[in-house]
Amino acid sequence: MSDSPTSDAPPRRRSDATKAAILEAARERFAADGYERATIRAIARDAGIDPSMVMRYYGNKEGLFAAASAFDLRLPDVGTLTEPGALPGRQVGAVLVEHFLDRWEADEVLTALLRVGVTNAAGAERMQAVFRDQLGPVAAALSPDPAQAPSRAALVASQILGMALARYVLRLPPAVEMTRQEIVDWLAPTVQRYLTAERP
Amino acid sequence: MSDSPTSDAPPRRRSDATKAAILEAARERFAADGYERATIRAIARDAGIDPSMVMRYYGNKEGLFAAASAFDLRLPDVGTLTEPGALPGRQVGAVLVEHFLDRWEADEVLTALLRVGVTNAAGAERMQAVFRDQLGPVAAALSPDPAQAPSRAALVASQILGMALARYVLRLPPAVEMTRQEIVDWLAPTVQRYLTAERP
DNA sequence: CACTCATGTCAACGACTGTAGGCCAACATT
DNA sequence: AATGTTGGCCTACAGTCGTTGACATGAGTG
Repeated sequence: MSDSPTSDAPPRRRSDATKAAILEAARERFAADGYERATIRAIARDAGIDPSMVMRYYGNKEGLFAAASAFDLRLPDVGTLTEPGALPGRQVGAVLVEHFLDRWEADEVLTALLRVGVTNAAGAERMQAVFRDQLGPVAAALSPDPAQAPSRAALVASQILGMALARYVLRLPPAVEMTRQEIVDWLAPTVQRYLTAERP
Repeated sequence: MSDSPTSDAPPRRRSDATKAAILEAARERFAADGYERATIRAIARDAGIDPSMVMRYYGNKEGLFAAASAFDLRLPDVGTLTEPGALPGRQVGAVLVEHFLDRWEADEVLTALLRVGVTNAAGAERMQAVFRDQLGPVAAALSPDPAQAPSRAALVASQILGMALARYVLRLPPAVEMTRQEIVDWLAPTVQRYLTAERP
């Protein structure tokens, strides 16, 4: 080992900047065009390098997508949501809807994931995994009956994904024109009910 | 004019069967693969004819999609939904959710429309038009404030499209495993509220 | 019968795709 | 300075795509 600043952090390579540029361009293209129309050549052009570099660093197109779509929803900790006295005056539904809007508008990864997941098996699996592993625990902690947790998570996912689809992908004009606050006000009770209501 | 049974109905041509076979194969492929991966060659193979026939009858791939994705939601008449005493013991929300599930499972046109709309501009526009022109009037008739009708229609669309996305496209396991009745029971109050509630 | 036109097949073109491999320059290490 | 390694570009291949046009065949009509 020559230089390890802390523990076993990989050394900074000169190619890190290039790799990052490729990933950023890939996310933009996947988000804008979906899997098939986002060509390696176009991504390389955006990143200002040669297409063969993409192959060198990510193996093939699937590997590139896997690297570009790594994603953490960063949902608030379950404990934070359930401990008594948390969220003063706020409901879980509103917190979650706002958080999802934040995550959706922060970068283009979720849009890419959605656009790709619709026509690509790997993308669909990753979308499944994100909602199962990251939203699932929240539903499990809030659901009155633990056995219902997966269904409740799927219901929340359906409403969140549906709004994202309408607003960020299909761009239905009324969905685009609604203010952030209007969306939160309408969707929060829905999400709240899907997670916590005793019966439909 | 040689033969016009009623008014100006086009004469039955021998190629009608071929055209229909092409459209059916196109709908299947577009629904299963999306726009880019649904190739004219594959569609022609499914229909048992030569790819050039597709070009002859529909001009190009866009024309084929336009013909294959013509769609009528067949929503219940607005009058039927609003007249006093209609829907004995039923809520509008439940009727609409059931109707949407029916339409989604009846054929593959809506799935094709959704899969294509996510990556293809023409598909997105058609999806917009379907919900604007066919769901919009229902929202206008039910909304307390006519000015809110487009927003309310978009909210309903977001929940319906989201469930269709989760259940028929992404196939999130919990969404697939839910029974039809469970979905209706959970979504109906949401749709009902989006259409008729005074305030969020 | 001959003629016409709709229906269908076949072969090909040009463009674009993912991917592979060879070559070159800059750098780090000895 | 010599050497091995890393980062990068260029060219090329094999395959697929949408699309085109020439050609064959059949039915229908005079």
